[in-house]
Amino acid sequence: MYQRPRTRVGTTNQPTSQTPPPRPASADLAPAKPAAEDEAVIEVQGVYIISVAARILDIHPQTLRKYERLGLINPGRTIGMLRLYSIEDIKKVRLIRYLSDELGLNLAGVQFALAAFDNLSVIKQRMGSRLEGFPAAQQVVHEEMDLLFESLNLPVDG
Amino acid sequence: MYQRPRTRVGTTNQPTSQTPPPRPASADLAPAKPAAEDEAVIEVQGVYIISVAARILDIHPQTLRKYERLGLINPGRTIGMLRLYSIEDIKKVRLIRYLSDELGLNLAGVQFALAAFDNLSVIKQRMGSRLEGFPAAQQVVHEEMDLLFESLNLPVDG
DNA sequence: TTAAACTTGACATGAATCGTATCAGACTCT
DNA sequence: AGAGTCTGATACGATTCATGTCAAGTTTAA
Repeated sequence: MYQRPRTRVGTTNQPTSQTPPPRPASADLAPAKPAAEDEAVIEVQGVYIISVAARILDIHPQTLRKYERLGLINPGRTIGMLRLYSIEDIKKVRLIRYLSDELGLNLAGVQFALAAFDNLSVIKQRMGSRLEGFPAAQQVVHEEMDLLFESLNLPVDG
Repeated sequence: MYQRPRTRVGTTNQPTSQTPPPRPASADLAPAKPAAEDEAVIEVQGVYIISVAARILDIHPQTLRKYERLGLINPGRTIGMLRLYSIEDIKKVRLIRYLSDELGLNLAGVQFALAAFDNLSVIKQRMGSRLEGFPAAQQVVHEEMDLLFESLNLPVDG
């Protein structure tokens, strides 16, 4: 059905949805978890089972399972072990797809990049803490680290 | 002759530190530069034509040409356009092979990683400069950035 | 309970990637 | 002169990846 093209090293292309069947906009995005209605209705909104998440992301459910097997994502589970994809999970998959589709990384590269982002965030935070007494230094670090993140050309809201 | 195995995503293995010669510590990812004469005992010895470089690295000459075509390396040239691989070039290829062989990145991933390392080095240096008046802050940044590099699990003297 | 729809892991498939290999014809260097 | 290198094109075998398919188990609605 939808075989994604593998982009070459130098190529750039717009994300044209070459998928023939146009998805109905948002009517079918029913949350999978009926959840306890009596619970405080605290933002449990974004939790989807795999079929719904796959439709939202326009990728095959098997692809999501493969990502999980590789440790790229870690969706929650129902009591019955059904995968539950949160908004954060969806976002992460979108980042994975960006790295894969637009930059052409393979999954090992995606793994490497995700780990690097994580480490970068941690180190940035730790530098901030350790420079508690030096606002000027904090500012410098903040600026430069933001520059670094920008240089990675990540899509909005990785 | 030598078909390298492509490693899977999850594999881990120790980097083989086979760097023979002691080198000036500035082993960043800078492009190969003809050695300045003022340095002590200039090792101009480290300039090889492609066949020699390929033998040193134990890879096919075509692979080196392909890396160059992709912008991963940028060896010098003789007046007659023959490729000349410096020690720095050799090291860079070793890093590329590490990322490719051990971590399983494809060449797009290698490209991404090399660019990230470059940016990281630049930002680290700039933070150091901008914190000139704050030795304590410099120390913090130095430590944390080194930690970050370590977290990338690069082979010694990438 | 029953049946439809779903999820699961395992395996198969087709296109793309990568390192390597080979070729021809022109050029470089010792 | 002759060995080696250059460009470029093409091809190969192994591998990767997204997708597709299957049987068996689970969830859900009537």
